Amino acid sequence: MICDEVHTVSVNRRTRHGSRSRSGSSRRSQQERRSHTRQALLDAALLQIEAGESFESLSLRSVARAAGVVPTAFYRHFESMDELGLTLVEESFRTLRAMLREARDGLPPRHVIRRSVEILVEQVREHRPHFVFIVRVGYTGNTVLRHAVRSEIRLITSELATDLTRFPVLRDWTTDDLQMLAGLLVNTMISTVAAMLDAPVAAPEAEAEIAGNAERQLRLIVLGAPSWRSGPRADR
Amino acid sequence: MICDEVHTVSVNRRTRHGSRSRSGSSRRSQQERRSHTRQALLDAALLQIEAGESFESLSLRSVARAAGVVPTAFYRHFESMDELGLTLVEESFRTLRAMLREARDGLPPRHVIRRSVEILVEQVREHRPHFVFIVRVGYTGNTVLRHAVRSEIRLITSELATDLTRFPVLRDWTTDDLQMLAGLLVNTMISTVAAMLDAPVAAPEAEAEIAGNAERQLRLIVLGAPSWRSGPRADR
DNA sequence: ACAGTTAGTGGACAGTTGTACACCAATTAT
DNA sequence: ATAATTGGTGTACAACTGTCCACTAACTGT
Repeated sequence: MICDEVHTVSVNRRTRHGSRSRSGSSRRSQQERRSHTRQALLDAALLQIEAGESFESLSLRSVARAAGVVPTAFYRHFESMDELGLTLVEESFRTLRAMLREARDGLPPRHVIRRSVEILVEQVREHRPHFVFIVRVGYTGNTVLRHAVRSEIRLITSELATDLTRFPVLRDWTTDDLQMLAGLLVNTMISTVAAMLDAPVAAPEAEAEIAGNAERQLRLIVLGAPSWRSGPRADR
Repeated sequence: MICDEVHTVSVNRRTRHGSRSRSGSSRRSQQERRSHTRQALLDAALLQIEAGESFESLSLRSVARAAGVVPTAFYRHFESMDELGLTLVEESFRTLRAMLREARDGLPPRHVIRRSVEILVEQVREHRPHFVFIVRVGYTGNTVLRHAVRSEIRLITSELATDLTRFPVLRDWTTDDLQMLAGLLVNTMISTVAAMLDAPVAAPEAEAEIAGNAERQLRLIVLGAPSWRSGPRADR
């Protein structure tokens, strides 16, 4: 392979070799420039993952290349690929949390489930790369990244658990049972996301079916709530 | 690195350079020899994955090395790593199906849920590498392998769905609803497996907690079944 | 205006990878 | 007994990898 710099996410050339003093993209402060290529690196990695790579098959070189930057420049921003990965975890969960906040605030008294699924579908469509990343990395071989994702998810689950107490039926559940329920709901959501990501992009009917399925699953789960007796004293 | 052939899963040397005609491991038919190294390759790959690699970070060379065989010998058994991967998918699901058969036959009239979870835990402990492989590959970047795993799971889900009709409560559910329920159960099981694999090996209390959690989740799900009305006519 | 810092370049190196090729010993078939 | 097949070996090569090093243009604080 001779041609370098294919699939460039963002070129970052400045005035090179010549005299052209202040034309083109050179009108940036140093900070701007820095954060710009940093983001280009992150985006390049995310893009490659969305395109079917898994995190460990990503190479520092290919990421740098796709970001339009020389390999060694990578180190100006991240100490290693792992560090970039962790940053990506943060970034991805930032958008996920934004989604959850939206879902929580747009509390329609009844159709909670239907609306939640709708929001999920919409967000997955909008931030596909981030979701691909989370799902992929959550089961990856890289222990550091996997645990980072898992613990973020555990956190979200806990938040959901405390949030569930708003519902009258769950008013006097033990925190343990609430955690259990929240875990079940979150797992179902994650499976739904995985299914969506596996379906061909922009296939409305497949997407609708997955969403419908998710909705029914969630409905079935909450349907059991009223008749729930906690485990130990389950015999009566 | 000078030393080759570290972490050898299975050495396969025959009489080399010298005259020692028929001693040691050379008393094998050609077929035996073949299937032997073939399995060594499979085991080597599986071992590396369990040790924290993901499938795409596996190299043909390292697998061959760990199997105690020269790289080019790999091609005598598999055309590519993908083919080896597919074989591994088959192998893994063969043990999984064996487990399901066991679970189905050991039908204790009541404690179905408790017993199912017990079997799952036990099998995961016994065939850890296979489960690691399935979970890992089910979300990997490699499209071929991922889809292979997903479709196997879809198959299992369908089988479970038809099997669920044994239960009186589900007698007259639509097949669609049964699929939905089966999917929910399977997803919960998979999440449980993933959680177990993430917990430190042989940590009895963590394992027990995960198992207990799974049991309660499954119980909650089936608890909703009696009051289920299918979606479209849900208003009454 | 100038010195320092910063974000980038380019070349080099040793290690690893997939694969092509020629070869060979032992098993198997004739 | 001899020929063919098979399952393995070893060498070789080009491509790619992470990282080290010296270098430099331009932005920045003084």
